[in-house]
Amino acid sequence: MRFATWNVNSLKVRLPQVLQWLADTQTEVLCLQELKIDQPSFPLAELEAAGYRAAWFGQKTYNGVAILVRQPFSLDDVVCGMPDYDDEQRRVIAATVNGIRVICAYFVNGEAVDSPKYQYKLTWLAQLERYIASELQQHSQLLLLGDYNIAPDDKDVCDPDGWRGKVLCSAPEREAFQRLIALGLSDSFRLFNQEWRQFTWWDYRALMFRRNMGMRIDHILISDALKPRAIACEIDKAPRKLLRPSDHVPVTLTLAD
DNA sequence: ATGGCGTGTGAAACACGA
Repeated sequence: MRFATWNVNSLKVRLPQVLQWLADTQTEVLCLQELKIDQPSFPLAELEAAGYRAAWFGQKTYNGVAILVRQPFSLDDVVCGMPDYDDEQRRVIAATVNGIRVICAYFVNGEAVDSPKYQYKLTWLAQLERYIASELQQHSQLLLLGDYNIAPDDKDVCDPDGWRGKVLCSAPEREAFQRLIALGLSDSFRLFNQEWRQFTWWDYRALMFRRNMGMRIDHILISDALKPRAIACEIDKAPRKLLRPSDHVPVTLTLAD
């Protein structure tokens, strides 16, 4: 069973690519971020026609997240946002799929370490840590998938010295990532691949994709109880080569049945 | 040093991303 995450940077623009990718890969669970559409505009009919069910938490212009599941799988106990954290920005959605708690998150970008948005990012990360700790108490089998906007290690950055201390790489962000790990989670990609420069995002500008100047900021964390079932975790760079691509590509985790 | 591209809003120029 495969679980994937993809920041699509506008579901309206990227829907044909999402449908094609699902048809090609037959992925069972796909978490999407940056829908950039309000709740009523979600393309449910098109996704249902492709054989998928969906739960989504939309927001006009910014943010917005969704979980798609291939039938006959279904979404149970859907929760939008983080309980006990009142946030206007719609960045989190959770559901139980085939006994696994799936949490889809679009982490705050933060803009720059001296920006008020960075302070919001640190607050949001603390709230997420509290939320995930609570979810783990109820669901030992858990996945946290999404656009983390954190490059956890120098290995995950095209120019580690140039980025040192900057947003996405700063010590407080990396410490927040490690606090999630300390809850009893593993970076599933690093269970299988120790290489440098394995990126999931490349800036649209300056031919960054062609030069492989990117960052690994999209992740799938897997709980200790689920880890023995992990078979593979792979980055699919193919959609970045299409016309009008998202700047992020999908990451897929395969679990044994 | 700055912005370089792409998307949304709304109908030009700006906000935002990372």
